[in-house]
Amino acid sequence: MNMPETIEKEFAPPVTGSALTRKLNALRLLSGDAVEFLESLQTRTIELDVGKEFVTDGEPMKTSFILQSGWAIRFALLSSGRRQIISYALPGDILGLHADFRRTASYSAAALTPVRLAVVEPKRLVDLYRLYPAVAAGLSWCSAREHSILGDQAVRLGRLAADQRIIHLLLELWHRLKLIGENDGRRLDAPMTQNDLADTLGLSLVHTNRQLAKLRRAGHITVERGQVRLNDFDQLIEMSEFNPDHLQGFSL
Amino acid sequence: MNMPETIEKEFAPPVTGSALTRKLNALRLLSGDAVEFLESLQTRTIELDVGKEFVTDGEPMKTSFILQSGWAIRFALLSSGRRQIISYALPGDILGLHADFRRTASYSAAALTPVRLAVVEPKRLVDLYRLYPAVAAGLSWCSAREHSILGDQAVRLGRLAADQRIIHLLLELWHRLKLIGENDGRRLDAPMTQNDLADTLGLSLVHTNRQLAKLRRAGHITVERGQVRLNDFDQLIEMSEFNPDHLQGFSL
DNA sequence: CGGCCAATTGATTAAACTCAATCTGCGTGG
DNA sequence: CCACGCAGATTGAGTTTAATCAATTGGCCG
Repeated sequence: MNMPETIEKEFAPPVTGSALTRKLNALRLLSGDAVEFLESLQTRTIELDVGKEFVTDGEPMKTSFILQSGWAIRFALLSSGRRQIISYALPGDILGLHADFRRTASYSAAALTPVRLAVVEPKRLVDLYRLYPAVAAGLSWCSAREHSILGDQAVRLGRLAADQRIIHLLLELWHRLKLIGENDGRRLDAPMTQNDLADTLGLSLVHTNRQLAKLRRAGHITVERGQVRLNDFDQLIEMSEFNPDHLQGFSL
Repeated sequence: MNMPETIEKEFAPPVTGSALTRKLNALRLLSGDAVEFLESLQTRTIELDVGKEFVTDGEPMKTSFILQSGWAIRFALLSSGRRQIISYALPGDILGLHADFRRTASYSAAALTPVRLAVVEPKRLVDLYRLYPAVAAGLSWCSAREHSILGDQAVRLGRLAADQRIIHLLLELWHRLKLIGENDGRRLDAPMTQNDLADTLGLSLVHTNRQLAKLRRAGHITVERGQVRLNDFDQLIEMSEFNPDHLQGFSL
């Protein structure tokens, strides 16, 4: 039932540079030059308070963003007033990688916690593709990974029960945070409210609350001050049908 | 209640070349050279019968595929035996655009109808990015579009009622088929079974059947020999909260 | 004529939603 | 220091949507 506490040491990534650099470094393919260019891309930054919307569905998207710290959400608002959170953006994630090829945004994005964003000219990302093939490979990998995260979100919403959805999402976040060195053993930050969680998992607030309570009572998770502790990894992975491979797997 | 029958003529794309060429041509950014290279990529083709799986979750993905004709599905199988169809691939769609950067596939793919697939070395796609910036832009646009399709799928599954999900999906498919010149006025091919539809929309087969019957009785859609006719576009768009902009919007 | 796959229908159960309070922790102004 | 207000969490009760179980029907092909 207990996992060794050393699990987080196996792949511990380096702790220098921006979150994006840390993430790509974890793939072990960045040259010194590339790191330098990657950092130089991120000189213009802005800070946003909780709740601030920085991408709006239907509006032109003039720049791309690299999330340096804090969490953001990508979401859609329906005319009925309902909201669907499509995915979470964590430090090191890029929003609008292909911004310059779209006329308007197809989703909205907002700060879930206070965030620091690097504001990037989409043109410079194209340069990056041309100048640093290794980094281009890294960005392609990010793209493929995001694709796979969205696929998993569809599975959660379409074919998992409420309690499975919660666990499955927590496991995804744990693995993603681990890659950037922001998890803490079997504990992870969970800055979203239960309302956010409900809007992510396609559930009502009340039902989310009850299923969370059930998971806590069953000892599967422990919730404490904005953090969640995953108490029995293997069992949680099995019961939620989570597949860690979807978030890993980089080759050359 | 009736729409003008001329709706499909407004953006009618050219009808020459492979489906992918037709799709990118609709964006009006391909040079003659680029078209030639794009076609030369697609010389090695294979044909698959209905049901044949050509990508398997967890297996290495050695090549990319360009769908030339027929429909395919990307899906996940759960250990409980349930299936979630993540998205449909239509002619001109690329599967595994970033295949060479992932260790293994994060989904399975299979032929929904008989299909013809071009088998492409991922390396050649990278060449394409380097040699033909205009095509690279086209592929980036495809990538962004697919991202937006997956976002819409999350909205469908998470926050729409069963009847809305059905309509929303049909509208998506109609718009996507239109871009490659494979729709027919307000009618579209719908080669999937009700079981496939259920697995796409996160519903049970029985419930899908009943909601379809309801939509037919209400006169919203007409189903005839593998085709669906959308009887009142504007009303369908409104009732399903569908946003056509998510599938359009290309800017240089 | 079977056999099979897909579609349909009936009956019952279960998961999840809605409505409506209430509770709790926390920060702020008096 | 305390009352107040507020956001987030929790609980109760009743309702609805959708799932499950179980046949049955319709069309097509060998």
